[in-house]
Amino acid sequence: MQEPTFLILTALAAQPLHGYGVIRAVDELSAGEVKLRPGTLYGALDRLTEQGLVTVDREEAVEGRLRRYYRLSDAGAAALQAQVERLRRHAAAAEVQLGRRLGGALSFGRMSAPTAGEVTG
Amino acid sequence: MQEPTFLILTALAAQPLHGYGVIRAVDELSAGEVKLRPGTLYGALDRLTEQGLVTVDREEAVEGRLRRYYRLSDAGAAALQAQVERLRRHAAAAEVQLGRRLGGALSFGRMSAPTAGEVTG
DNA sequence: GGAAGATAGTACGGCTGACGATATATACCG
DNA sequence: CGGTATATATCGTCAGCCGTACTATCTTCC
Repeated sequence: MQEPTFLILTALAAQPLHGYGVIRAVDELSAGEVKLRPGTLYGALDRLTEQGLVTVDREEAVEGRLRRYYRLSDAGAAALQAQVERLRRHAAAAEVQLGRRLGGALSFGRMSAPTAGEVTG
Repeated sequence: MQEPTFLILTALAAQPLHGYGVIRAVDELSAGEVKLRPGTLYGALDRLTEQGLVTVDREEAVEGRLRRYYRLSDAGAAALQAQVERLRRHAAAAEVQLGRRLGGALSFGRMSAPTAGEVTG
């Protein structure tokens, strides 16, 4: 699962939203880092609906215009929760590896100033 | 940055590895969840080398066969660290949203002024 | 000695998913 | 009347990943 898809599911987790609402929610959730383009959003919503992770909650006619609300399904919530744990594991693993970087360079001298005096073997 | 790319950088963080070594390291780091295929690996290594996140450490001729070792550059380590933080933020945001699911599902349809992140401030 | 399998790297074709651009429609402001 | 914001939808393109096939060497087993 890629970042935009993950953030769309995240946005829908709290409450059903229509397309443009998802764009704004993702913008806020990512602190402005991720701005969804329509092509990304509706492509993802279609895909996620097909996969059963998202369902159409209701359709409102607002000022003569259709407004379609999407909702996270139970399967979608489970998938999102699983992905959260996956992300956590990967982040933890990467940090451990980065911490070993000093130790690996010690054989022929340090590459940068050691911040803490420990090197675990 | 996608999962395979992230895990390749993670594998190289601790020490330089040759291609096949990366495949095994990623397998271990992901607890067997991610098995890199050659197409994914060498494509990513070429790309990451072009981007300066990875450099060729050395080339050994082992038993008449070339073995090329790749190393994570300082820029690569910085990129990986940034990605770790990004992952953590996203995981935390998703969990908060999932926690709002119960409350949000209880029959309210206010969708006027407040945007998604604003419900509890 | 020969087959099978692990190790190690390269090449190529196909597919999914993300993205940018664009079209459409309405409301509001000047 | 035109510009901007809201809102949905479609199209074409591209990056990245995957499967597979191919080459080559070494080890293990028969």
